[in-house]
Amino acid sequence: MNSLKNMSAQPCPVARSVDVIGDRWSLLVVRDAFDGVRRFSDFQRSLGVARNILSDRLRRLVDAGILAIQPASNGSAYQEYVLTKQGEALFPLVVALRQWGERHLFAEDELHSELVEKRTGKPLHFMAPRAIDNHELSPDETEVRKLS
Amino acid sequence: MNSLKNMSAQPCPVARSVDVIGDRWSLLVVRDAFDGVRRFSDFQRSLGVARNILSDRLRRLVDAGILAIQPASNGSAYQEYVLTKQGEALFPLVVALRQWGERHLFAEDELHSELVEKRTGKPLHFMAPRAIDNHELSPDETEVRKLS
DNA sequence: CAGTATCCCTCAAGATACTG
DNA sequence: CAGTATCTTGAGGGATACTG
Repeated sequence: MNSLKNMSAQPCPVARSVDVIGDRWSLLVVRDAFDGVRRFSDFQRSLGVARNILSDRLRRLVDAGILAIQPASNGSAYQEYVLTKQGEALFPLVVALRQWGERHLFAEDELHSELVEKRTGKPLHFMAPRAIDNHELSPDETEVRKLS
Repeated sequence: MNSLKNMSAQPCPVARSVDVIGDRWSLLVVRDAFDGVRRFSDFQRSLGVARNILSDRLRRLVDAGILAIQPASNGSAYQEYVLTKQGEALFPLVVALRQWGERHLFAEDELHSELVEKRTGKPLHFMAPRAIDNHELSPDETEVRKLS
């Protein structure tokens, strides 16, 4: 049923977490949610994922208590997906993924977030991921990259 | 080639990290590596994964610079897989996975690691994952669970 | 717009047999 | 023991058409 093998019987908390959010899309949905994305088509456009897959992932994340469905804030008839408390608790995980990726998978663009941290004076943990990504650094500090 | 879509062209560091270690087994291999597992058959027994899959994952983790192959330390003719610096940098990620899983996926067994932390006086980040898991608490504090 | 329903295809993953 | 080779299967995922 899940994208991953059912490990809910497994006692290791790491395995259980991987079981819930360790697939190709779930964590990216969560990342987008931290960036303020709330609507189906916005997730879809941001991720480029097939609609049926997105539908499935959103439903699972709701079932897992990570996202919740709300009536739309702007008055439209449609619903929105927002992070629950439990979903927000994934923030350190997303930060850890981001930092590792930045440090080890970007040869030339290392230390971007550290530079952001230094310039803004804010610890990274208090910044939204996209706020970090989109923070512009002057070209002589590092290339400003365009993000998905 | 990877279990995940090739996102190495993607600029988001989270997506790239997910691309490298966001599959069903890689992170669990890394978790075991933090626990001191080094040999093929030990990974295999610990994870219950098929041999060909394990072989593939180990190769990918080596290719990604997360694991390195060493001659066996005990004099046997076989090699061992050990974490590189880059692999060790995944520790915060594993900790984040563990903590989230503990807090949100174990209804009755919450706060185990917090109790360990309190009793040992050591911050969790300085303890090996398995050391946390296996730390025994007296039954009146919490059930000691057996881990995979 | 926000999904659902179908179809199809690839690939991850398991099982098993085999090899140095 | 530490893998590799081969086969099969089932799930993940994409494309597209359809619906309220």
